[in-house]
Amino acid sequence: MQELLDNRDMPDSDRGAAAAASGSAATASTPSFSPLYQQIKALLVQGLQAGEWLPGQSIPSEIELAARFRVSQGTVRKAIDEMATENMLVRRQGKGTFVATHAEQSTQYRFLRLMPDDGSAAPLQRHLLECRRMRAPAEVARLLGLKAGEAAVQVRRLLLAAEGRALRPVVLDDLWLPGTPFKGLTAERLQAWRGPMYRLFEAEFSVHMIRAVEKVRAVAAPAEEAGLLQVPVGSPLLSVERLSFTYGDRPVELRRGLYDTAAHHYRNELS
Amino acid sequence: MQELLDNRDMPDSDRGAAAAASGSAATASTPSFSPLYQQIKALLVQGLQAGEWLPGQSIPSEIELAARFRVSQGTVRKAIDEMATENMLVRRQGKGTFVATHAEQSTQYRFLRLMPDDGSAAPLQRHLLECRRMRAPAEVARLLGLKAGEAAVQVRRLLLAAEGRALRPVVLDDLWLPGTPFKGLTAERLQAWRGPMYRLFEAEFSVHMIRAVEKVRAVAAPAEEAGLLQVPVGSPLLSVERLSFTYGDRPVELRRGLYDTAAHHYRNELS
DNA sequence: TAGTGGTCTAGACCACATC
DNA sequence: ATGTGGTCTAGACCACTAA
Repeated sequence: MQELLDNRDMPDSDRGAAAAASGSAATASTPSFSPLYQQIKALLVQGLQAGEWLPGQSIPSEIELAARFRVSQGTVRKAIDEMATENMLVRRQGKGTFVATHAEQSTQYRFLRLMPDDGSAAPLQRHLLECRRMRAPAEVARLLGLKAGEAAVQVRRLLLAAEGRALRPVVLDDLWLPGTPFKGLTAERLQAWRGPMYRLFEAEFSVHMIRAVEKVRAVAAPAEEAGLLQVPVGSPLLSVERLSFTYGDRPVELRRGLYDTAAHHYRNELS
Repeated sequence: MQELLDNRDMPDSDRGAAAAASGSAATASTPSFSPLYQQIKALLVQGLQAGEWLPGQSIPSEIELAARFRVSQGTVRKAIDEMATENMLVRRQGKGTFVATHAEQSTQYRFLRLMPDDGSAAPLQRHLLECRRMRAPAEVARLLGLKAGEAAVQVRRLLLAAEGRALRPVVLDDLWLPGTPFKGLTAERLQAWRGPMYRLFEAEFSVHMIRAVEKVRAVAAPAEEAGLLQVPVGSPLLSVERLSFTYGDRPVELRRGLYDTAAHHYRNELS
């Protein structure tokens, strides 16, 4: 365990030996104030990052964590609360607090905002087109924080919706993943996997996506992509460029999707 | 002030006379448990809805609210916390808690997700094309919860970005507003207004948007719209259909935007 | 019955803004 | 100096789950 900074004048203190490190008597120049619960949160994030608790598993109870960190339960609570609202942890009353995973039905489509125009919830079929290791193109390397020419894995796949008894392609996804963490990712592995792709990344490669940023535009379908999506060349398609991040805000996936929005739409909640 | 439900066995109770209304001894069949802080929150929302505190103004201090509702400060705190994360209130340490408004620079573009591809933050110019009262079309009436044929206000406008020393149209917005709350909305009023449109709605019509849902698609530019946006007919455009809500989750605006995403993109954060 | 998270309280003290 | 929100504590009790 690590020392916690104590920002107080320590009337009762025996909380570690970090007394003079920060707070009103701090020697540092500028911010130098971090609430205890933020420090606890940082430690918990470190634990997640280090794999101390794996997705789906429960973390120690609030009381146990409070004892471990020598703080009150309420302080641990506030740290966990924030992590829960950020979807890193999931609280379950009576059972415990669990590391979030992409396995659950509820979070199945947390990152896929495409919805059928009618409310139908039919899941999309996957069809893998390609999976190969390559040197990351300059732009990809830049966005993923790789050195020029470093290894990357490229994946291309289709998502298809049931239409009557036929299947219509709706999404064409191109993914780039950093080669190092995704060493053993092969077409076979992807092909065999049943379940969300991000769940595979968690289970097999210890990469947990917790956040992403998307840039959405309207584009005209290029010839090759139009063919794959079975739409006329030049049709309007939604281009969705996604950069996904793991715990340390490290980018670990670049994805470019082309969505056919004839019978689907990209749904977004503003607040 | 209103009575609060007490879900406890009331060891100390003199908190109103609502003792038997709910809780473990409830006669109601199903949910029948609502934490105190949720009740407080509901009361505060009612206050906002009733205009007891106007956007930009401060609400009473936590201590004062705690006294008024006869609960502890911590309980009020939790209610306010939730409303703050939902962007209904804004907390300012040392100053107070304020009703959120669309006036502030920070929330200027809370609902407009369109960003220039380069980071430039040049604000968009507005150009009003139309503002007229009419009978709401069936589809509009349905979405806004109006009776068939009820009055509505339609607004059409362009947003233009500076490009060199020229202006390029980037957004074509079509809005429908319910006629009743927006009684006095005219082209002149809109024309004269400096500032965000939602700020006008707050200030002049007491309509505060707090939430919205958007459906985004790629479409081919129709002739008329292509002309207004100065793009070739059939160009891919982003179609953004937005339904905005006020306090009681009442829909009060339907907006259909066409975005030219040649030099801009729709930005979205996933978590 | 025991253990977990969820609610609520009361009180102390800190950080920030204002007078 | 005062008042506001922000942090932290300690303890009681409630709601839910599982053995």
